[in-house]
Amino acid sequence: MDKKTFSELVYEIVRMVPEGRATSYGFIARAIGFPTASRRVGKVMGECDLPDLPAHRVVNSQGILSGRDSFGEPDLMQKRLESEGVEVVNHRIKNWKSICWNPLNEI
DNA sequence: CTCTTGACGCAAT
DNA sequence: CATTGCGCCAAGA
Repeated sequence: MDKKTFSELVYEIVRMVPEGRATSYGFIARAIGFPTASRRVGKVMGECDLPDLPAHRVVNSQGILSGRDSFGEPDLMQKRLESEGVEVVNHRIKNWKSICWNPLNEI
């Protein structure tokens, strides 16, 4: 009965990301028990339409806004991040090393 | 079944 | 940081 779909597990982690922070597909994949499924995470995000899902806090391992193109508006993702206090330059999070949030460290 | 593609990751250069 | 090559897994043609 506790059979959650891959997508649900992904959403669960994404919703845990605090403001002013961001996490990567790889971190999420490991957090839900699929250490090598980073690619699937990305595919799920591309399909997600949930308005309450802070997808803008999900980037790749380098802190690059790889999904900015799927937000409908070109720089909506960057706008949202900057709105939370995250500095973004050229589709990349500045100081990513300090901004990245590791769910495995919090759970 | 094979081939391609995808909001990816990582090591080497 | 940019590029290249390889790995990984699922869905569609």
